[in-house]
Amino acid sequence: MSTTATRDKKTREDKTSDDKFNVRRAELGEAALQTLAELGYARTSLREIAQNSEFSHGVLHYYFTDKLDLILCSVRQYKARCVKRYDEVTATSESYDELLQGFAAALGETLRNEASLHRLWYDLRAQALFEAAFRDDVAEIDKSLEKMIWRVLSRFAELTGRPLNVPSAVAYAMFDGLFQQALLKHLSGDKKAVATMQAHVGLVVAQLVGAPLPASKAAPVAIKRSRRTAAA
Amino acid sequence: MSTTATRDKKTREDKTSDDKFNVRRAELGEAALQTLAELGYARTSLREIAQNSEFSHGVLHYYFTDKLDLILCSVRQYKARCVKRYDEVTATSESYDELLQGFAAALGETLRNEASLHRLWYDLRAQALFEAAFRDDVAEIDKSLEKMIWRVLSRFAELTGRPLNVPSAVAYAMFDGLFQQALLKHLSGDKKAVATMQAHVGLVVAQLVGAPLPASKAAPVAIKRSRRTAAA
DNA sequence: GAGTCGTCTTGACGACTGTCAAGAAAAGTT
DNA sequence: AACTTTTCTTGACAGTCGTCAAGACGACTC
Repeated sequence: MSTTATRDKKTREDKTSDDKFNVRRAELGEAALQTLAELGYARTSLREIAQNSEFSHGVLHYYFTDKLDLILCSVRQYKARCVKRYDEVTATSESYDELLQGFAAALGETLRNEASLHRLWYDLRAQALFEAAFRDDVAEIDKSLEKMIWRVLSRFAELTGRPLNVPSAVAYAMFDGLFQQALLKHLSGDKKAVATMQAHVGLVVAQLVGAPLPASKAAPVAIKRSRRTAAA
Repeated sequence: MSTTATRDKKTREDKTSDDKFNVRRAELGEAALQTLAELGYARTSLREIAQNSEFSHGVLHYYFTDKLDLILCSVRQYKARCVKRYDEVTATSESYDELLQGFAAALGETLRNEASLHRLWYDLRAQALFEAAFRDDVAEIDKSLEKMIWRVLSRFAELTGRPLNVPSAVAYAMFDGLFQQALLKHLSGDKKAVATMQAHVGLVVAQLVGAPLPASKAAPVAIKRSRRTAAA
């Protein structure tokens, strides 16, 4: 039982053939991702997914064995897309304040521009609490997010010269909790949700690696919206 | 449109009548709660709920206008039950270590004994990201959980004499993130999930109110299972 | 004992679900 | 050109869903 549907026979050149096949798989996975982000897991049907693509509903069973197969495929595409953005901020920042600026701004843009994509993440993680089939993929995504947070915090620690005094899992849980809280508020129409989250992130970072300088301990840094990604 | 189904007419004595009616509503709400905790929101149907009660599926439309009405009713019953337990620990503890013991033990028992009830909470909160109808109730539960955490932390601060240096929302997000993380691990079969969470909770408490004494700063306290509630 | 009211069951409805099979259409091969 | 393979559409299937209406049942009142 391969993960591809009825594709055990040929595999002709293993290149163009598999490529074409997998390209379309990814295309349909993308349509599934969009539908899931829009409606949530509970309300997403195969016909709805097909309508968000340029094909009819029957083709889904040509490229996927199952509804589960399709959804897992789209979840893996989510993973590939959701982790990236933060490392360049980590690499280019040369001071505590600059890194905090960049980190908080990136989180803010994510919240603003990709809210419906990330509510899907929390939905799927909740599904994993019930359906064992989701757990491996969810755990994998969780792990890579945890590592990303850890890289950012390590850079903070490097810049302050002070050690990190909590394990990686704890640090991730903190920011995850903050983001989740802000996402709900943001989707509920709270216009201060982003700013509040950014202030909270600043507090937690200070809590974890110590404040940058004794002088500005309790003074939160105001976060400006990134010039590049400021949205309409 | 009252929240009760076809019950605008009589209200005879407003006591025995409404009581009988609401008692049965609560009874069916309880069946819904059990079903939701077992299957999750996406897989819960009215017929399944009725099968977890002693009635047939048709009666649900006598006591509830809607599926939504029923589910919101059961969510409110969840709220009433989920918040209580921690305040007595807060009241009776007379030292930092004792409070940490009690708090962590209570969290551990909750994770062990009510895992499937609390995964429902995270499922519903995820639903609120999509469905506006859930948001008010979810926000209310969130708020009362936040207050509970705050009461516990205030007691910690009182016992150490040091101030709390994060707002209530941040503190709640931290513990919420830790519990959610532990719940997923626990349900995935990780037997160390409870102990790990308890250690993490100790770290975060120390982080938020300072360690109890300079001597035992980095030494985590081992959490014993509570004598009363240790389960079979 | 006839009638009324609150409660509950039964069975149905239209709509929707995941799945699959038959075959049309397109692409590729010889 | 004819033939094969891959790709996609159409339409159906068995099942489930939320909802509702008709009526059964018991309790209570006059």
